[in-house]
Amino acid sequence: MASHGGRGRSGGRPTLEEVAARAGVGRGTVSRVINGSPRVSDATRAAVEAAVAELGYVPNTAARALAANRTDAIALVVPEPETRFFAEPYFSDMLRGVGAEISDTEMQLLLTFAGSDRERQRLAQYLAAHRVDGVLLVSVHADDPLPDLLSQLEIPAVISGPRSAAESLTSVDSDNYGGARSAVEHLLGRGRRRIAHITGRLDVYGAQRRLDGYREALRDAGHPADDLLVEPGDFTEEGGRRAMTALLSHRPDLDAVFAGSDVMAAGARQVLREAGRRIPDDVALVGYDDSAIARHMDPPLTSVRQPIEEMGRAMIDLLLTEIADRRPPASRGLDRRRAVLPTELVVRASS
Amino acid sequence: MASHGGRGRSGGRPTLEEVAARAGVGRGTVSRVINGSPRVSDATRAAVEAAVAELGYVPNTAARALAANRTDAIALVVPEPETRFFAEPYFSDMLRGVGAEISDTEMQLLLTFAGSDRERQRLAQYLAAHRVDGVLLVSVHADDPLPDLLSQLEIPAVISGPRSAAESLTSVDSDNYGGARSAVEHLLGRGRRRIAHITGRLDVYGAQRRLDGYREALRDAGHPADDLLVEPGDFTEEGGRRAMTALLSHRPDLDAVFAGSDVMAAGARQVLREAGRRIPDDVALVGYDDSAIARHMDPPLTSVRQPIEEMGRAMIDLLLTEIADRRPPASRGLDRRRAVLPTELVVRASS
DNA sequence: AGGTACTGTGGGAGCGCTCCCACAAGTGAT
DNA sequence: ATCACTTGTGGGAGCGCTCCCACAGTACCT
Repeated sequence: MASHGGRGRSGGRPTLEEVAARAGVGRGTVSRVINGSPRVSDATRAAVEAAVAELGYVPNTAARALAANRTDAIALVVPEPETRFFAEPYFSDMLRGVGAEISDTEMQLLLTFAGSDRERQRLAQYLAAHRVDGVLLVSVHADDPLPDLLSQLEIPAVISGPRSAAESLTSVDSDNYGGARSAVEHLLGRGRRRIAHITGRLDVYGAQRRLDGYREALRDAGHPADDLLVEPGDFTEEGGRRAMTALLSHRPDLDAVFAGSDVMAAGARQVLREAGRRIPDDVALVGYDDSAIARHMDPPLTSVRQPIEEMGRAMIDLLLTEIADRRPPASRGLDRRRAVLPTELVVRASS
Repeated sequence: MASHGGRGRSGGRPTLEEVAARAGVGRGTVSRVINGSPRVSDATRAAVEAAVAELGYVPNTAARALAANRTDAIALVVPEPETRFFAEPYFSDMLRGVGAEISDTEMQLLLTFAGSDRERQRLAQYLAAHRVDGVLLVSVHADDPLPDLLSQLEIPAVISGPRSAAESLTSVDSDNYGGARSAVEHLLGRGRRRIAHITGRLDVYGAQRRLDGYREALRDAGHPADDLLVEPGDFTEEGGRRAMTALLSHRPDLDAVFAGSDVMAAGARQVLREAGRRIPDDVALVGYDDSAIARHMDPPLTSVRQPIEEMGRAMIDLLLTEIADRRPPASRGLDRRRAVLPTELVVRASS
């Protein structure tokens, strides 16, 4: 059949209207079929689906976005420089979980870095243009203005890590406090008494909570607080080395180290080994994250496993819900959801 | 409730029309100012810009995409599983270059994985929907159908790595052949005579070209071909270990190894050390990529530096050009561009 | 019989922009 | 004076979709 309807643009992509003509129905009906509305008879649905297949029809996203005022896209915002994104398994695990969960949907995922001021500028512009239906915010720092911006623009968002009082965003977190406690209790159970802690960056909520768990586990076991046993790190291997060096000079008699991340534990391990301490004989070592590093370390590292992929999945679920029942602003902020997922201590040879 | 559609003029985002009214001009004029057309008088431009600022106007991307039939977005397609993306510095460097170059434009970058069949399925759907103006394809395998799909859909695309005869896509590459030659010539110049090569996956064009460079450098220096000195790797550390083990058993008298990537060189180093070979005294080692691994290895690794960031930049430049002068299909395939960027040998203690 | 409810369907009215044509006003050559 | 350009501008006509109202048809009440 040469030209059906005499349209000159035979090479272009088929439109809804062309599908409708082909199936012998109206535009609205095709739209209903495409969007899975139940209010279509089986016969009609079949006819439309046949026409769609024959024509190779693919909906025009831009037209849909314009008419329906939604984009079917969500952004995964990483408020870190790209370097850290690649260096830390946390992000890749998270991305994997998010990717897996979102691939069941029609939603598109955008990966966005907001490490530099310039990138943040761009992001703000981007959000203001409402180019996404929702935002996933991972690894937020204490003073970050992003959560506020998001609720101001009334963009549905889910944040990873504990939600602070100021933020009215839905959040997903793992039990940092409990994870740290279980690590320390494990070390105590192994007979360790002078347990040091290398913290993460304390402007990251999770790192603070791990410190709390560490402190309270010791306190509950009747150990006095000893700040010489706590040394701040910054989640990097180099930071782990520095902190371990400091700890050894302050408390040469320590018999265990609980590091706030596997990467820092790796740094600590180097320093311990150079100082001639055997692991776990002289010093027991426990990390956090249960990343690939932990499994491949020599000796294999005991570590607190965070269900990061599951967190990613949970974030998507919550976000999609929030986007779906987008309510009028009046009812906002009343029933924010929050999910806290349990951690698990994976015991290996280092402790 | 209200009969006239609850969506009033009041609270929503300002539109072009509102800006026009405010500035006392027509819709078309505002559009011209927004899009930087020169055909606007200075006075009018200033008035419009003031109105834009006062109203906080941000163009609606969906409307623009629909009307102009472009999306202002390009996809960076990584035809690998996410795992490899994170494991290999190549990708992060590339992403950095691409990100840097694109941030000067209004374009948006989408990161897309196409490692699994499912992901490829999604990507094909995605491309068919023309949701991007162009595609950057990095690390393409020999049998990959993606390039064909792209030219079939007439989507502007730039590929990293040499373009094969079948592909009619613009490409950006580094001089793999020359890089390999310079590595081998360097080793020859240091007096090495039995130089082994651990290849990358040979279905990756670049790996094949490096092998060619290795072979021809030896041949030109009057060395007979010796296939026992060539062992296939797969770009992984484990693959490097395996290949090195095989090489040592085939040619225990080798005095140099040129590895097709730093990661494989790291694997080779382990095996050499375990076999009691000193580097560089007994065996000289040269890698490829000049990644962080090379600098931090013990001893620091001589490596061929690829200008990966520059390649990323060049890819964006070429792609934007191609998108800009999108020609009628008739003239396609005639003047495909191609850029080949030079490599540089970074000599360190391992050779 | 008329009433009330639902189900399925068609198509008008936009969504906010770009494209392009019309046209006024100015400039210069004939 | 006319003609032919140029420059700057306004606004109509869509882009391809979703939303929603109208309405025919059927089913089940009173």
